[in-house]
Amino acid sequence: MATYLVDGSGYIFRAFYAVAPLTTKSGLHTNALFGFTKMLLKLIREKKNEKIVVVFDAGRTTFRNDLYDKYKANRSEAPQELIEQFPYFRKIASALGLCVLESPGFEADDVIATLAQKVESPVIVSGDKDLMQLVNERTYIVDPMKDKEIREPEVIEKFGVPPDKVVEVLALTGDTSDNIPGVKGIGPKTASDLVLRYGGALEILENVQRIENDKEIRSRTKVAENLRAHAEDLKISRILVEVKKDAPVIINGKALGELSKDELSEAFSVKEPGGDLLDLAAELEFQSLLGERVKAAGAKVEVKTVRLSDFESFKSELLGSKIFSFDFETTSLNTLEAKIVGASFATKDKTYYVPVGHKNGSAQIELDTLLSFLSQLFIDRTAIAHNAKYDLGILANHNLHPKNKIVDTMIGAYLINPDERSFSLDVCADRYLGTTTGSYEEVVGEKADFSEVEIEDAATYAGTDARVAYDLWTIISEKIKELKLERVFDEIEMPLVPILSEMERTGVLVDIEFLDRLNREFSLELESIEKTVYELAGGSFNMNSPKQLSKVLFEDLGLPTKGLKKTKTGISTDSSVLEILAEVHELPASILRYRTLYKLKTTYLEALPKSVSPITGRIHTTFHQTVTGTGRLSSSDPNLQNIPIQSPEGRRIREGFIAPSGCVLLSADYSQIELRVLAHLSEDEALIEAFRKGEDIHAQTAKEILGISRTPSSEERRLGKTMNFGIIYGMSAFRLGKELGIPVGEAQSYINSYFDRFSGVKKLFDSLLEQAEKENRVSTMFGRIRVLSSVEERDKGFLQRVAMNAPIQGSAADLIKIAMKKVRDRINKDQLPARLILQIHDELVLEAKESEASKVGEFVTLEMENAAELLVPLVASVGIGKNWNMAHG
DNA sequence: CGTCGGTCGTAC
DNA sequence: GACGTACGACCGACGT
Repeated sequence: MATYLVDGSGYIFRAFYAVAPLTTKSGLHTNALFGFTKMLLKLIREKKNEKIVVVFDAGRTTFRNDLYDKYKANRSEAPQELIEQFPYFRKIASALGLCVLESPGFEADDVIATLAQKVESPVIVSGDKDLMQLVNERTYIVDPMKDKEIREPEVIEKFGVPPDKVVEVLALTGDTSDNIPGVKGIGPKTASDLVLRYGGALEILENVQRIENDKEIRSRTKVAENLRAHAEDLKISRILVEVKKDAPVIINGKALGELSKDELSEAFSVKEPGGDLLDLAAELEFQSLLGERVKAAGAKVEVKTVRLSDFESFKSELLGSKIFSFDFETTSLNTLEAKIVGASFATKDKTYYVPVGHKNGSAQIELDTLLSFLSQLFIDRTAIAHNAKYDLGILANHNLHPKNKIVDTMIGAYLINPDERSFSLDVCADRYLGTTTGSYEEVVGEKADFSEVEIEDAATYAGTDARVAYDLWTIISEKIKELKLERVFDEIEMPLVPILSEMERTGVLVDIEFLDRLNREFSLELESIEKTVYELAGGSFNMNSPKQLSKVLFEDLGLPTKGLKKTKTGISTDSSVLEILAEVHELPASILRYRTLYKLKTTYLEALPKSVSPITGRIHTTFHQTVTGTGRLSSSDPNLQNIPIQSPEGRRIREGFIAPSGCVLLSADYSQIELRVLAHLSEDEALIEAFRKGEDIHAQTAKEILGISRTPSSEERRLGKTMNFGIIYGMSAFRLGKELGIPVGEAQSYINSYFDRFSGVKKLFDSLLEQAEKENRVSTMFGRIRVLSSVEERDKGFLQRVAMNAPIQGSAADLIKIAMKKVRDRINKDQLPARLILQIHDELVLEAKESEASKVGEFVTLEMENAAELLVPLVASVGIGKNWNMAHG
């Protein structure tokens, strides 16, 4: 039975700097408390049957200050944001049911050292290197934040000496953060060499003469001189760095020495959390973090492994439940290749695992038996899944296409706060339940895939996942209601899941030979540019390295650097800079051309053929529904949402995306969807009128801000277009000026006149900023939210731009998602020979039978335009062609 | 040899 | 610094 001695004071500071600022509604900072609490919860979860003590420093001054008045004298006062959190750390630790100790006049380290002498198997929980002096055969250190164990070998690696000599090294090197002087000029390397050859600090001082002549010691004369000069410093340092192993510790009113073994064991055991925990949780607004600690007690999931003899009772339990969760274990993350190994299910109070494809296991259920049961089960019930798109793909492999209600906890968690970094099941379990799932790595380990896992191990692992998904739904469904996310969850996101599953499954056809030809063509030109560039530069260098390029441009060629854009590491070499330099030298112009072709070659021409599935001969991207802060989809492996279109060379890549014979590609895109959303949200009269009349919106904007009634020139229209983009993204006058090549003052006056002429837009932005301030969130037309405190801590301006942009971009994302559902429903209802294959934010790409293409095009346009009723018309236009380039416009 | 931040470029 | 949302290629520093 191990006793965990937690260095509470150490974690206070680490948590403060590791966790982003966080406050309660009343303004109390809680970030360090949050990190500290999470750390303790994790420890309790993993070690609740062991002993745990949390140790704190007691006050600012200790016996060390009496010995040496400069001890820690250079420490600056803790920031106010942290000081106000101090009173809560002890409270939290005891409310969680842990023993809390401190000793006046001594540091936490001393108390830990003292306890380590008393308890049976001490484990020190700390990130502090000073405590490494305590490591021995029975004592080691763990760092729960890094999940690292420190025993003798790790100490030797760190200090170059065994644990019992660590104090000597610390004394020699000193510690600037604690203001321990050490010996000037002696660093860790010299210190460990000296200690290994001469022993402790005192022996070293006695042997200065020998050290001076010791050829094995580097800079030996200097070292000896320093040792003589700082002998007193070394002696005092030696005392300061050594932890006290006899600090007075009082536990439950008794001195440590007076407690019996049983009393000690009882004092350090983890207690059930008290009622004060809930009060603290409420005060600190840690409900979701702490409230579950009570429930989580003794949470090992009981999983029933279903065998033939149990199958009927399992069936009736599931069929008798209106709501259940499910999860498939398979042989591959690649949906198309995956084979079912087992399926887990959870109802309100039962958890099952049905093994079907384990390599070494007898008495499994036949796959067909499971499948026919599933076709019975997926009717008229609510099925909970975490990442349902994957499980739907698995079902589709067996021609099962559930029509019942499916709720996805991953998507629920995303809607609650789309800016969270992860929505994986284990992270959600931790976030909402304060529990963990099993680790896939631990279960599968070195095995080739899940089919080689033993059935009993699989049952626990898979069952826990289903259990967690079920329990998550109880919390997440509540939060969805609280935050009024029902509409976006039920009507937008959940209906999209099977659609995306199908789009991924369908994939898109590419003409590999065409892409290869293009690749060879580009490669030839790239080689010739390379030659030219090397000649111009007077030698070869890596053109793909901004660093090397910068040297060539500004050092070797000596091109002017005045007024050029800078990066953190020097002068930028991006295209805006190269374009300026191209005026005075040929080389930058060649680099621009090289960059364009190289990008196309490596990112598309070479990557896309590698993504073709050997099974289907098509490319199956993955669409992510829980990645963006605004509600847009994203696409990866490969990303098919950034296939080039602007440059002529780029458009040739789109020619490689084709339809099979008898089919065509059909591309339908929204016209100005974000500006139309802006018109709708702002109710701006001028904007609404422009769209109702079907005006050229960029030209119209130009006319308004320039105060002209004639048709604007193309230059003037460009101003309008830049302005419109800027409005959506919250552009500054600086950037607008740069973009248009005009002074900042002039740019600002355009912005002023924009808000003057489109005063509704101004009002909208003002009210969004006010909402951001007051409610800490903004929302879209359909109620999707973005929580602004979660937006990565940057300047206030950034936050404001997010507040203005998210509702616009997010509403547009909502609209096209609604359109996708309408299109899919229509295809289904009318049995049309067409399939959705891609979505690129304002564009849908379908593959359709050639003979029906124009009919399909008409209804796709119609469904997109009728996605929702706005104050302005939604307009979509469609193109049809044998490849994506021809289809697009 | 892998990881990760920096830079750059593609899309909407 | 200076325009929102993504993904990904390459470089180069760093740690193993």
